[in-house]
Amino acid sequence: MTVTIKDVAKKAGVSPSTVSRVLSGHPRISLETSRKVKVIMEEMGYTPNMMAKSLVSKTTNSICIILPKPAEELFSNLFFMELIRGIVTQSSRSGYDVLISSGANEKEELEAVSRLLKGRRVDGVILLYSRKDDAVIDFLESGGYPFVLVGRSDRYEDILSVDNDNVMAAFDATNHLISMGHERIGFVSGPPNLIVSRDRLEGYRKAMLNSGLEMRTEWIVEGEFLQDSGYRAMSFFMNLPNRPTALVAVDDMVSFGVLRGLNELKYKVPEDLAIVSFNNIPLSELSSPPISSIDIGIYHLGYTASQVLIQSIQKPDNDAGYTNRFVIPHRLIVRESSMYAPGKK
Amino acid sequence: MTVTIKDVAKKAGVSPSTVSRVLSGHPRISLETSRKVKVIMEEMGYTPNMMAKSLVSKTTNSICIILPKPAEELFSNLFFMELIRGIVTQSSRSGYDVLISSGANEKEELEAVSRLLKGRRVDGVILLYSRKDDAVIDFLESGGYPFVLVGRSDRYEDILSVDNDNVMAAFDATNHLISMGHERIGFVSGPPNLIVSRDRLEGYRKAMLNSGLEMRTEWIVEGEFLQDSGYRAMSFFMNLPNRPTALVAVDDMVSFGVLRGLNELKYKVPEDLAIVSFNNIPLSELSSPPISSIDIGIYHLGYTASQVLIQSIQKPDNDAGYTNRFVIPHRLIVRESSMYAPGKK
DNA sequence: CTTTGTAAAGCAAACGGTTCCATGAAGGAG
DNA sequence: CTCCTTCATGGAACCGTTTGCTTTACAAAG
Repeated sequence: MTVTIKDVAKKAGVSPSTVSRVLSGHPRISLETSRKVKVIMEEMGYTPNMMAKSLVSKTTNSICIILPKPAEELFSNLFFMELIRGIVTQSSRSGYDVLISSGANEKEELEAVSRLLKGRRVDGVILLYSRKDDAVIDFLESGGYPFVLVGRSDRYEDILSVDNDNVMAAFDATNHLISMGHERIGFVSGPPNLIVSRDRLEGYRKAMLNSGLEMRTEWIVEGEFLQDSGYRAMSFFMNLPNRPTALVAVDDMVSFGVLRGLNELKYKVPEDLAIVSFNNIPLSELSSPPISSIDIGIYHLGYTASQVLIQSIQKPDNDAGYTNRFVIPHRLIVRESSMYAPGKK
Repeated sequence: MTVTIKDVAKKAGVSPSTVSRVLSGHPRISLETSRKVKVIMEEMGYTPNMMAKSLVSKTTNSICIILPKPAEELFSNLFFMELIRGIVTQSSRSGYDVLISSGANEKEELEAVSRLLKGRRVDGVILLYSRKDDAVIDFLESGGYPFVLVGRSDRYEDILSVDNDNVMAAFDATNHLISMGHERIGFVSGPPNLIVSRDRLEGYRKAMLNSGLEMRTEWIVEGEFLQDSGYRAMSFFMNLPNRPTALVAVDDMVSFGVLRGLNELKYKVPEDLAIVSFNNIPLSELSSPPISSIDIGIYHLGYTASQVLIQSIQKPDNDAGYTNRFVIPHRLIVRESSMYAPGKK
């Protein structure tokens, strides 16, 4: 019932090899034959069997996205979907299909990756997280499988990765506040085991240092990428004797928490506290007031990751590529939450 | 380099067929041989080649999600990601891999679907939209390919689909407001070509009728699933001589727009206008005030879609299944935005 | 007129499995 | 002791492509 290359060959009165060569644009096929075969393929509605093709070519023209386990947070969802959109768009432009996989735990994840790669179902994978230490990465490296990490890992220096310059981003965010005239600036960080938290904190430090501003330890609090963290940080800061006049938050969700808290206490933003945060999720411009945020180009991150991966699949020799770390530019979007110059005390 | 079934066979001193049988748990293999072979497979790190397997079995153990073209809206992202999570989770439990595909336009989409299905790369697809009329659905039906629609189509009666009872959901939402004592209730709908808009509007109508309440045409406005629509609807409603005291909005994003507008005009929610909307996105509980919303079980929708599809792949004969339309239950989450009983006039 | 070169196409062997059919050994029945 | 089953396994064909090696036909060269 399914029409194969042989059926086409028979009807065209040529051999299967010839049909195959027509398909792949082999040079030594006469124009006449080529045309004839193409017409017949069209007529018969021939579609190549990808499995057979893959079997002999040892190539699948598909890649796999590995999602971290529990992507249940709001931000995670927004972030991942945006990333996936970038990956899918670019992949399909390059003629690759995208699989998406996720495991309940690290062991399952490893099993899945191993099955997919060793079982030749995909040609490479995109990892969407940056744990410090990772069995999956170890497996991929030792097996010589093509993969790229979205995010960065300081343990593995030489692997392909796509990321933002988070230090610089935080530097820019902080400097923006400084340039508005703020001198007492707080920082709400994320989980300390996440590299992104660390990097952004460092950028903040650099900017403060760079401007010769005082840095108090109580102006830096740790939290998560969640509203609650912002809410708590806010109450902590506002009760400080010499409280900050501005805040850099590691994620927009944190800002929302801060905003909510300030609102309840009848404080005004940005007059009582100016805010800048990261990731520029679509909601950032919809809150009241809209939040200044660093846009990190999530879609672009995914797009590039796919590009880099597919390139590395297609010519693995090019290890000598200029660099292994691709940096996606960020940009500061200034909105109302930071548009206020405090009177110098 | 890759270890195949033949390598295992040789090392175990048996034939490839025997190894294959061990793998598939064939009954007529002695326990002794089975154990021996399994040990050797483990030793050699054997992983079956999925392509070879698929080639002969004509089955891929993977399905494909077809995303509609422009999933760029905030809500869409949250919605789709949640759906995808449900699908991926259930699929992986059933041992299926998930591909994700999307086309720039309907033609591309059809090409992709055709290539994937006819090319035997996937066993079935999940469609994430419900256009009224669709070349893709036509293709799938005429080709006899397994597929399920998330959403519903009134043109195709007999196809597998997973959806909410949106009429009932809107009925419930409206009744909730009515039971709080509201009598003048407005409705902000979505694009009229979307079935979900129509269904929800109908549910609203039913509830109003059912309670013998007046329905004015100017209390029903059309918009999109976006903040702006809510904003506009709000200004329209609030300028009406005999304005509604409550509102049912077709989507939470619309509510956010309404909220923003009311906030700017110093109206109070729910005192000046009570609101209920649909989808219960994570933000609904985070706005001020938190929005009452109908939770439609998005994750569950995806989970079920995958289940239904895989079932239909595995026993296509069971067309006589009890029903083709699976309804995911919804539930009303009452929050502050509707917790106010207006004084009857 | 034979030799050599070249373009176009065919043959057959993979790729890594699965599965139908055949085979041999062992055990039970007659 | 022979015949028939039953059980465990081996052999070989096949799934739909690709591709290296031949073959064929013809033209140009010697």
